[in-house]
Amino acid sequence: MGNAQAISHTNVEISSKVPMDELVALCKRRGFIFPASEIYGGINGFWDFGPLGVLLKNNLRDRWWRDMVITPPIGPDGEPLQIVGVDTAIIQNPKTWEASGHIAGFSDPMVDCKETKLRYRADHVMVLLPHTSKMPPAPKVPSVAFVEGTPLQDIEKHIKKIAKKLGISISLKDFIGHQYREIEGSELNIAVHHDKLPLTQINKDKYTEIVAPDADVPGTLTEPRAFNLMFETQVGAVRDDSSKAYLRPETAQGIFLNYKNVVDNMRVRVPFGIAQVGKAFRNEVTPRNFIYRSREFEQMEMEWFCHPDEAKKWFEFWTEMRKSWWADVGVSSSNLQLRQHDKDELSHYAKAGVGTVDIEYRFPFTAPGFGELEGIAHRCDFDLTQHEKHSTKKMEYFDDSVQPPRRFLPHVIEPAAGLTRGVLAVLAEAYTVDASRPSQMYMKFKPSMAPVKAAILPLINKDGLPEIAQKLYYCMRTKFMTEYDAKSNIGKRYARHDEIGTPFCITVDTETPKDQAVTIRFRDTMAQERVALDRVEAFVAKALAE
RNA sequence: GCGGGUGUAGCUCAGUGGUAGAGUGUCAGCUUCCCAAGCUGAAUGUCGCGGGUUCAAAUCCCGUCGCCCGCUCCA
Repeated sequence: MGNAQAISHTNVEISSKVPMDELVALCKRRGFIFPASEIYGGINGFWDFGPLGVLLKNNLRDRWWRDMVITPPIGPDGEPLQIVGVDTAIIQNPKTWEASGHIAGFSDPMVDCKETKLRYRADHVMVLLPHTSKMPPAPKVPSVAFVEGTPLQDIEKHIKKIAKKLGISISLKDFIGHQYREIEGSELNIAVHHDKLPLTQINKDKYTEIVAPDADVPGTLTEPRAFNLMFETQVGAVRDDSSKAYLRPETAQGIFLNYKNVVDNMRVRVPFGIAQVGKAFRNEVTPRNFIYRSREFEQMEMEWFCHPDEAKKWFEFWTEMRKSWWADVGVSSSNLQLRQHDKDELSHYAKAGVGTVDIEYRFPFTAPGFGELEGIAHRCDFDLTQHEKHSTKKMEYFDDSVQPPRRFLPHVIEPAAGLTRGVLAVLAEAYTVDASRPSQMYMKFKPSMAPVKAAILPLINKDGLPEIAQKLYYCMRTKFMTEYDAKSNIGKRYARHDEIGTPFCITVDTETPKDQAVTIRFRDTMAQERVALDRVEAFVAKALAE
């Protein structure tokens, strides 16, 4: 992530930083998000959405579904795009994950260093073997490990440190073959250097001769241990290898599995999209940062199938479209950036394509940096090719709309957004400090995203006010998520609705029986406006449409 | 997996060997009120869990578990 290049980055002053622990506390106190199974002490990496959280999440999800499937965007040629939805099983035939590459690629071997307590991904650790001419008969020269990408100067320093510690005379050139002594640039190149080996290719009984990347003495690395990031389960009552199945680590494969069904039955023509919202599961090594990295999370993914020659055009189209969508749901563009993936960072399916770009948000815990919110990847024809190979079912598309007609395997542009992360971004974005209020803060949701749109509040709980307020409530609740609240004094009720981000508090006061009007109190300004009872619904509807 | 922190009322926390506390919130009633007003009353705890020391443990010791932070990882 570090050396990647931001291709669009509006640098603004970081607005008063959202205190993450207070946001988490608010989410619990006001019923947005609870730790999962909390009465049993919780379970790391899982969260439950409370009454307000599910409203917020559904608002975001429904908006995505509407903008993708119900009214997809107008395409570059002025015609509406064609996107259909699916909702596929979380558990699929396990061959799915062999074909997708997840079984092979989703488990990373890790090694620990007993001296420094650091942990490394084994396939990222490179080992410099001593140059053979220096070896016999003595002294004993260890192998030197480093993390791939470490600058040459740092490796040199490390070797000097080891030499001092072990009391031997060695330098970098003792590890480098004759023909490569003159190195261009600052990094060793594995492709041309035979003395550098990945740790994974070195026999485990040789580990005693290796000095770990940050260690002083050899022999401190443990054996690599596999971390499988896919959750396993069994299908059927009998537990054996043949019943093993997996919880999906991404929703995308459910779409690829149904690509043929959709093409054959739904009268769609390339280019078209298939969209899906659903849960996905990854056994993360370290769930962190509230709901940002959890083990069970929700994705909103759309696979856009197009002709290979048009992949670049559509990649750019969807990148722009998706970035502006986040701004539309209230995520400030000054906290968004696009980040192009480096070549060595690309996923296995995207290596050959036009690339991958992340839409990143400045989360409170990443600030001033950014964290991924959505990824737009050119998956090429990787997935369809793989499923064609593993299932032996033809996935080719026959296009007779051009002359001469052609057969091809469509390429895929995938905008894959995190719904759970989106909720967090919307929450963080909404959290607004305001010392002048009793609540000290308020949630500045865009009205269309707010869990509760309007609160109907009789100023006092008698003198005919509740009757008028309830009548209004019964009308409003059929149109919007509305709350009726007659308890405690008006200030406390305003304060609570500031905390849950209700944009409009509608108060029935002692004047109402006389003038048939109420006051609408605006969350963001605390200003009040007198509105006739029969105009309240239209007033709120208009505000929500913006 | 390693290192650090932490665990007492819904929430924030006090309580270092001697009867389990405060503030706040919640609920009920009064007050009738436009920004957490006031008054009265009520409910809420195996002090994370298990063991040990002691006449006596929230408190000391041992173990264990959960959560948080850092590192590794993060399609």
